[in-house]
Amino acid sequence: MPELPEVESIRRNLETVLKGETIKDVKVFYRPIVSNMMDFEEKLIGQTIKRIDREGKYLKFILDDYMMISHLRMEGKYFMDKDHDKHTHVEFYFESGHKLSYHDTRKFGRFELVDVSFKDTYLNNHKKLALDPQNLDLETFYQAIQSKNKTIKEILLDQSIVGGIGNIYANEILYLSRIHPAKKGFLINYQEAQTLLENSIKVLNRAIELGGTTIDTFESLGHKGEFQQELNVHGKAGHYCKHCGDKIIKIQLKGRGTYFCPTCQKSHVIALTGGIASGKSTVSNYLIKKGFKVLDSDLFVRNLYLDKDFRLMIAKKFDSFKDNDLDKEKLASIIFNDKKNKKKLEKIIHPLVFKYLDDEIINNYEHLLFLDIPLLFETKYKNYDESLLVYVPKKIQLDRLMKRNNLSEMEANLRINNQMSLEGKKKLATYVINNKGTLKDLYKSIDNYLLKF
DNA sequence: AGAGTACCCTGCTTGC
DNA sequence: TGCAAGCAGGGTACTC
Repeated sequence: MPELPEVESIRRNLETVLKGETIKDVKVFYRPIVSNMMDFEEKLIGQTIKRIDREGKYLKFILDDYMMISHLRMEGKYFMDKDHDKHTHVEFYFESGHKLSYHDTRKFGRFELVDVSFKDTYLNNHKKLALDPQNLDLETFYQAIQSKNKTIKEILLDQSIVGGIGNIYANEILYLSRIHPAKKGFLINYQEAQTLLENSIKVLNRAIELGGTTIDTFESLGHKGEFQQELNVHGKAGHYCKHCGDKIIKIQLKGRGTYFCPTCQKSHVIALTGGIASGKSTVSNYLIKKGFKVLDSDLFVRNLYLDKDFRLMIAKKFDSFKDNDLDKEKLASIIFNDKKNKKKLEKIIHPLVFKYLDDEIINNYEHLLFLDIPLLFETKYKNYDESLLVYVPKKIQLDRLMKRNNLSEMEANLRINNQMSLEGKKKLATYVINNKGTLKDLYKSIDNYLLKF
């Protein structure tokens, strides 16, 4: 799968061999490979190759009157003076007697012919192709990253943001930059954008020096690239990270094989908690809206009770049957009036919740994973990197609860005092968001918090 | 309009 | 062993 360095190697090799050659004849054996142009062959006859340029992953054959654009996609290859075989789709015959063949096993590559006067503008205007990293200025790159609600890996692969980077180099660039591939674009700060751009240039230049990466079938006029020997993560699942010794893992990110070091390119599990009417749900909903994954422990428990076997098991343990099913009201009353029974029920439920969360965390490939656990500190769950408390002063909590649930001050106080105090939780949390202000203030605090990662 | 998805195509791998 | 199904993937074209 040729990316910028491979295409550049091909360009250099082709230019050495083809500069000054005049096309005598052209044969196209697989029509769809020439986009939308029936007189492709006849227009090319008599044209001389002045030079060969490259933009992103596109080769640009600069002729007298036309620019012939060639995109190799996955498996396009050029050969000189090679016999025709079943994967030969285009042949160019030159006045000199030499022949250039275009091979493409999967027929994904494409040719296009445009007037030579569009040579500098066509790809940008018609294919939305952005500049190569070498020519891209940091401010433009940073702004483009910031404006996207996409992962940084997708952004690096987006040819309308930066040209030439494909899957192999995206993996390598992110590894060198110590950035998790699934990190959202809007969380990338200016410093990181700079690191990414610098590493992009560094990696691509080094790969060009080595003639590209020879993986699977890449070669350029018989020359093979050497960069695969310097790959750190791509195709290295199960190998040890050269930096920290952890094992490189492979995941699928938007259908693309993604390799990274889970230690160097860190993800974070953040436990979100609060007290009654402190605003935890608002925070949780905001995070979901921003595209983050939030595991809801309460929802998991509610779903447990949808399972008949589970209900019957509980009904049996607490002798709370009604119509051959669990009597929820009776159970509630048993739990409410007897601390021992409350503990007994928790001893059943909590391990199930913990197991659910643990399993999800093990299989987590998000950059940030949030756990919504109202009783985080009470249950003493520990499998997270950081705890985030949504806090409000007691007076505001009381007011909000009375308003929200239409309660008297006494009722509201009863409910609040039934929980661990927010002051107590504040001492245990690694980060506290104070929700005493407006909704806008709250969102701002969350945005600010997220920039930490 | 922007995001999501099917599609192009063949060879290799996996599973029965 | 043999055959079918599944998968890989950059960019485009389509849908919602």
